[in-house]
Amino acid sequence: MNWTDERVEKLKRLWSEGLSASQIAAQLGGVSRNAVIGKVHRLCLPGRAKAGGTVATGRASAAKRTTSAPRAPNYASRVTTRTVTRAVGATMVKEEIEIEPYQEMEYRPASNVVVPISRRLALTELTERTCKWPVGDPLKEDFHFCGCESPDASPYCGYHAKLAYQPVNERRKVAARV
DNA sequence: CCCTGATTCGC
DNA sequence: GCGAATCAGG
Repeated sequence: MNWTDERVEKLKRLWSEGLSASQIAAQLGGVSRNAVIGKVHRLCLPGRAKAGGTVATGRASAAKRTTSAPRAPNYASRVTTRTVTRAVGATMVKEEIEIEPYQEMEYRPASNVVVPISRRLALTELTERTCKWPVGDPLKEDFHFCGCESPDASPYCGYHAKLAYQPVNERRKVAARV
Protein backbone atom coordinates (compact mmCIF):
# COMPACT_ATOMS: atom_id res chain seq x y z
CA MET A 1 0.00 0.00 0.00
CA ASN A 2 1.23 3.43 -0.90
CA TRP A 3 1.38 6.40 1.36
CA THR A 4 -0.62 8.67 -0.82
CA ASP A 5 -1.30 12.22 0.24
CA GLU A 6 -4.80 11.26 1.16
CA ARG A 7 -3.69 8.45 3.38
CA VAL A 8 -1.04 10.57 5.02
CA GLU A 9 -3.57 13.25 5.75
CA LYS A 10 -5.94 10.75 7.22
CA LEU A 11 -3.12 9.37 9.30
CA LYS A 12 -2.28 12.79 10.64
CA ARG A 13 -5.87 13.53 11.44
CA LEU A 14 -6.59 10.29 13.20
CA TRP A 15 -3.34 10.37 15.09
CA SER A 16 -3.97 13.88 16.32
CA GLU A 17 -7.41 12.80 17.35
CA GLY A 18 -5.90 10.28 19.66
CA LEU A 19 -6.71 7.05 17.92
CA SER A 20 -4.31 4.23 18.53
CA ALA A 21 -1.96 3.06 15.86
CA SER A 22 -3.80 -0.19 15.37
CA GLN A 23 -7.10 1.57 14.99
CA ILE A 24 -5.64 3.94 12.45
CA ALA A 25 -4.18 0.99 10.62
CA ALA A 26 -7.61 -0.59 10.58
CA GLN A 27 -9.22 2.50 9.16
CA LEU A 28 -6.58 3.01 6.54
CA GLY A 29 -6.51 -0.59 5.59
CA GLY A 30 -3.66 -2.54 4.09
CA VAL A 31 -1.14 -1.48 6.67
CA SER A 32 -0.09 -2.76 10.03
CA ARG A 33 0.04 -0.76 13.19
CA ASN A 34 3.81 -0.87 12.97
CA ALA A 35 3.62 0.79 9.62
CA VAL A 36 1.48 3.51 11.10
CA ILE A 37 3.84 4.07 13.99
CA GLY A 38 6.84 4.09 11.74
CA LYS A 39 5.18 6.62 9.48
CA VAL A 40 4.27 8.77 12.43
CA HIS A 41 7.89 8.89 13.44
CA ARG A 42 9.09 9.66 9.98
CA LEU A 43 6.61 12.49 9.75
CA CYS A 44 7.92 13.76 13.05
CA LEU A 45 4.45 13.86 14.43
CA PRO A 46 4.29 14.33 18.16
CA GLY A 47 4.27 11.04 19.94
CA ARG A 48 1.96 10.14 22.71
CA ALA A 49 2.70 12.14 25.81
CA LYS A 50 2.99 9.23 28.13
CA ALA A 51 4.57 6.28 26.45
CA GLY A 52 3.34 2.83 27.00
CA GLY A 53 -0.22 1.91 26.59
CA THR A 54 -3.44 3.73 26.81
CA VAL A 55 -3.65 7.43 26.60
CA ALA A 56 -5.17 8.77 29.73
CA THR A 57 -8.91 8.71 29.35
CA GLY A 58 -11.41 9.80 31.86
CA ARG A 59 -12.44 6.26 32.37
CA ALA A 60 -13.38 6.79 35.97
CA SER A 61 -15.75 9.59 35.31
CA ALA A 62 -17.06 8.18 32.11
CA ALA A 63 -19.74 5.66 31.49
CA LYS A 64 -19.98 3.07 34.13
CA ARG A 65 -23.60 2.82 34.73
CA THR A 66 -25.84 0.07 35.77
CA THR A 67 -28.08 -0.47 32.84
CA SER A 68 -29.95 -3.51 33.95
CA ALA A 69 -32.30 -4.69 36.58
CA PRO A 70 -31.01 -5.43 40.05
CA ARG A 71 -29.48 -8.78 40.52
CA ALA A 72 -30.87 -11.42 42.73
CA PRO A 73 -28.84 -11.63 45.91
CA ASN A 74 -28.14 -15.27 45.37
CA TYR A 75 -26.29 -14.85 42.18
CA ALA A 76 -22.70 -14.03 42.50
CA SER A 77 -22.28 -10.67 40.92
CA ARG A 78 -20.45 -11.97 37.94
CA VAL A 79 -20.28 -9.00 35.72
CA THR A 80 -18.39 -9.11 32.52
CA THR A 81 -16.87 -5.79 31.68
CA ARG A 82 -15.48 -5.01 28.34
CA THR A 83 -13.76 -1.98 27.00
CA VAL A 84 -15.13 -0.83 23.72
CA THR A 85 -13.33 1.70 21.66
CA ARG A 86 -14.67 3.14 18.50
CA ALA A 87 -14.29 6.16 16.37
CA VAL A 88 -17.33 8.31 16.03
CA GLY A 89 -16.77 10.94 13.45
CA ALA A 90 -13.94 13.00 14.74
CA THR A 91 -14.10 11.77 18.27
CA MET A 92 -12.72 8.76 19.98
CA VAL A 93 -15.17 7.10 22.23
CA LYS A 94 -13.84 4.83 24.86
CA GLU A 95 -16.31 3.35 27.19
CA GLU A 96 -16.53 0.49 29.56
CA ILE A 97 -19.71 -1.43 29.36
CA GLU A 98 -21.06 -4.04 31.65
CA ILE A 99 -22.63 -7.16 30.35
CA GLU A 100 -24.52 -9.26 32.75
CA PRO A 101 -24.83 -12.92 32.02
CA TYR A 102 -28.24 -13.16 33.56
CA GLN A 103 -30.68 -11.24 31.50
CA GLU A 104 -33.42 -11.37 34.05
CA MET A 105 -33.56 -12.67 37.53
CA GLU A 106 -36.56 -14.86 37.78
CA TYR A 107 -38.52 -14.05 34.73
CA ARG A 108 -37.35 -16.59 32.23
CA PRO A 109 -39.24 -16.95 28.99
CA ALA A 110 -39.64 -20.34 27.44
CA SER A 111 -36.63 -19.90 25.24
CA ASN A 112 -33.81 -18.85 27.46
CA VAL A 113 -31.61 -17.30 24.89
CA VAL A 114 -29.23 -14.49 25.61
CA VAL A 115 -28.84 -12.37 22.56
CA PRO A 116 -25.38 -10.89 22.53
CA ILE A 117 -24.88 -7.19 22.29
CA SER A 118 -23.21 -6.43 19.03
CA ARG A 119 -19.95 -4.56 19.28
CA ARG A 120 -20.54 -3.24 15.79
CA LEU A 121 -17.06 -3.92 14.54
CA ALA A 122 -15.87 -3.12 11.10
CA LEU A 123 -14.47 -5.87 8.94
CA THR A 124 -10.94 -4.70 9.51
CA GLU A 125 -11.32 -4.81 13.23
CA LEU A 126 -12.24 -8.45 13.48
CA THR A 127 -9.70 -10.66 15.15
CA GLU A 128 -9.24 -14.36 15.67
CA ARG A 129 -11.60 -14.44 18.55
CA THR A 130 -14.32 -12.04 17.60
CA CYS A 131 -17.65 -13.22 16.28
CA LYS A 132 -17.78 -12.76 12.55
CA TRP A 133 -21.53 -12.88 12.24
CA PRO A 134 -22.56 -10.15 9.81
CA VAL A 135 -25.27 -7.77 10.88
CA GLY A 136 -27.21 -5.61 8.53
CA ASP A 137 -26.99 -4.91 4.86
CA PRO A 138 -23.43 -5.03 3.53
CA LEU A 139 -24.33 -2.30 1.08
CA LYS A 140 -25.42 0.08 3.77
CA GLU A 141 -23.43 2.31 6.00
CA ASP A 142 -24.26 0.70 9.29
CA PHE A 143 -23.20 -2.75 8.25
CA HIS A 144 -21.06 -4.38 10.86
CA PHE A 145 -20.15 -7.60 12.54
CA CYS A 146 -21.28 -8.95 15.87
CA GLY A 147 -17.78 -8.81 17.28
CA CYS A 148 -18.57 -10.49 20.53
CA GLU A 149 -16.06 -12.85 22.00
CA SER A 150 -16.03 -16.21 20.31
CA PRO A 151 -14.81 -19.18 22.26
CA ASP A 152 -11.78 -21.13 21.20
CA ALA A 153 -11.17 -20.74 17.50
CA SER A 154 -14.80 -20.59 16.59
CA PRO A 155 -15.67 -17.96 14.04
CA TYR A 156 -18.84 -17.08 15.95
CA CYS A 157 -19.86 -16.32 19.46
CA GLY A 158 -21.92 -18.87 21.33
CA TYR A 159 -25.20 -17.44 20.21
CA HIS A 160 -24.42 -17.11 16.54
CA ALA A 161 -22.67 -20.45 16.46
CA LYS A 162 -25.98 -22.02 17.36
CA LEU A 163 -27.66 -20.20 14.54
CA ALA A 164 -24.94 -21.05 12.13
CA TYR A 165 -24.77 -24.72 12.83
CA GLN A 166 -28.46 -25.40 13.14
CA PRO A 167 -29.66 -26.40 9.72
CA VAL A 168 -33.26 -27.46 10.07
CA ASN A 169 -33.67 -28.37 13.66
CA GLU A 170 -36.25 -25.85 14.56
CA ARG A 171 -39.20 -27.75 13.27
CA ARG A 172 -39.39 -31.45 12.84
CA LYS A 173 -37.84 -32.10 9.55
CA VAL A 174 -40.78 -33.04 7.48
CA ALA A 175 -38.89 -33.39 4.31
CA ALA A 176 -35.75 -34.99 5.56
CA ARG A 177 -33.76 -35.84 2.54
CA VAL A 178 -30.15 -35.94 3.50
C1' DC B 1 -3.03 -12.60 27.03
C1' DC B 2 -4.84 -8.54 25.49
C1' DC B 3 -3.26 -4.13 24.30
C1' DT B 4 -0.20 0.39 23.78
C1' DG B 5 3.81 3.25 21.49
C1' DA B 6 9.13 3.30 20.59
C1' DT B 7 13.13 1.73 18.40
C1' DT B 8 16.05 -0.77 15.40
C1' DC B 9 17.66 -2.23 11.15
C1' DG B 10 17.48 -4.93 6.78
C1' DC B 11 15.36 -4.01 2.75
C1' DG C 1 11.25 5.63 3.03
C1' DC C 2 9.26 1.57 4.60
C1' DG C 3 7.68 -1.69 8.09
C1' DA C 4 8.50 -6.31 10.59
C1' DA C 5 10.71 -7.59 14.54
C1' DT C 6 11.63 -6.39 18.75
C1' DC C 7 11.52 -3.92 23.00
C1' DA C 8 9.20 -1.94 26.95
C1' DG C 9 5.36 -1.07 29.32
C1' DG C 10 -0.02 -1.20 31.11
